[in-house]
Amino acid sequence: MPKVGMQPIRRQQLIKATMAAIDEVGLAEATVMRIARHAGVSAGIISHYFGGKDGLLEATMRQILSALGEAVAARRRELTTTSPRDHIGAIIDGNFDRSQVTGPVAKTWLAFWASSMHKPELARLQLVNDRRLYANLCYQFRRVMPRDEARTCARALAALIDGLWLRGALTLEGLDSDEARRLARDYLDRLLDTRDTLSPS
Amino acid sequence: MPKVGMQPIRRQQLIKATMAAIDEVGLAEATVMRIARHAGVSAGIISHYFGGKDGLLEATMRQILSALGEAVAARRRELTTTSPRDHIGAIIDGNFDRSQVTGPVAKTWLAFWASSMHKPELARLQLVNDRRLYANLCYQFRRVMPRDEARTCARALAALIDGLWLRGALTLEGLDSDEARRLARDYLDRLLDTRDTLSPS
DNA sequence: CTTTATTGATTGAACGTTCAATAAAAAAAT
DNA sequence: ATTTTTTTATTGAACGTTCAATCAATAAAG
Repeated sequence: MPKVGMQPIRRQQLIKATMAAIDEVGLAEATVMRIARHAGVSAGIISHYFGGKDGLLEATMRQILSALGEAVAARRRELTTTSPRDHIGAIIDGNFDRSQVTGPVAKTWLAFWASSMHKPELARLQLVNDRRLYANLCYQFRRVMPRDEARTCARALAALIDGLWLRGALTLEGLDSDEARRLARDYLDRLLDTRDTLSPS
Repeated sequence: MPKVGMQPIRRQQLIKATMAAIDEVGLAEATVMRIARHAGVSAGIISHYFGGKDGLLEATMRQILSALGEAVAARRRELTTTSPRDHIGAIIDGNFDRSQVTGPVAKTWLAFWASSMHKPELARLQLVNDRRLYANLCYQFRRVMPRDEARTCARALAALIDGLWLRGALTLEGLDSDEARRLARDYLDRLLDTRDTLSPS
């Protein structure tokens, strides 16, 4: 089997196997042997291509987050308007993109999120992603309301999106992405109604 | 030291130490030795009082969830009205009760939530708690809107509450429970405005 | 013949649990 | 009031298991 140019193939194979293993038994019991078995290779190969288990986990999280960012960016590129409502809607849709909310990805995402509380490297990746979402939302809200109110709306909508993800990852049936999108967009509509309830105290 | 009646004291001591350890290094590295050291006792005592590490973790989660339920129940008992808005408001306030959102408790809660994806016993506890919150919200919404719409509102508000918890557990400063309450109550106000956007498709 | 890819047995560290030993308190006996 | 016995609480070393990482050996491709 040994051919040249295996590196990108094996890396992708192992990242996919990592998500499958975490989906199956959770991060705590996703051992290198189990991951390697999922990929049909030996355990030693993980250290060879990722320097160790931590390297593989970090690469997996990085892939999930970058795919998430790309899903959002793609939807926004397709927009023809500059309306804040449409842009925020695209951000919502991107966050509930089909490829992001399937069982393995969602469960791995939640596992990493919990793990990032105590692993600095994962926390860094998570923070970058979080800041991007918040900044995007904030910028769009800012166009139709005062600064402080925009910030509050951005935090609220981001929390709802995360909450829907969280619940989707836990329920056995997985996330109903259509309903999640509907709920988030309805919340957006209500936030854009000028009612000024959320003006800062 | 050996006195009679140590059981309830040690159990409480060890549960508190468990949260402290998880807050400090995360669930993955909260070993029995570290937990025991936090409580100032030896490692063997954990198996003696809880049958093993799993028993201690389960007891810890059970305590967090029952305290959460009691915080909600207490707020509702204090109500003088039967207005749905007030009752749901009390549910929100109870969920962001001071004693629930302090660092150690919130981090432990999130760690268990993630862990419950693959530990049936923890999943059972989490499901009971989740069902209670959902049923309570649903019942109150039901009094002012049609059934399907009430269910949708209950899911949405529950997701926002969870999302605020999730973000609170991650941010270094911990959860700003006042702002969380404000956001959730504002969302409630908007949901109770009859706009019918959320009628089922 | 050299390079690249891969294996799998081995190693050492870390973990949860067990259990014989110990010590203090409570109860019983003197 | 003492002393002895029983009960309860606790320790910490030992044990077996599991894991990630290593590395010499192997095999195919260039």
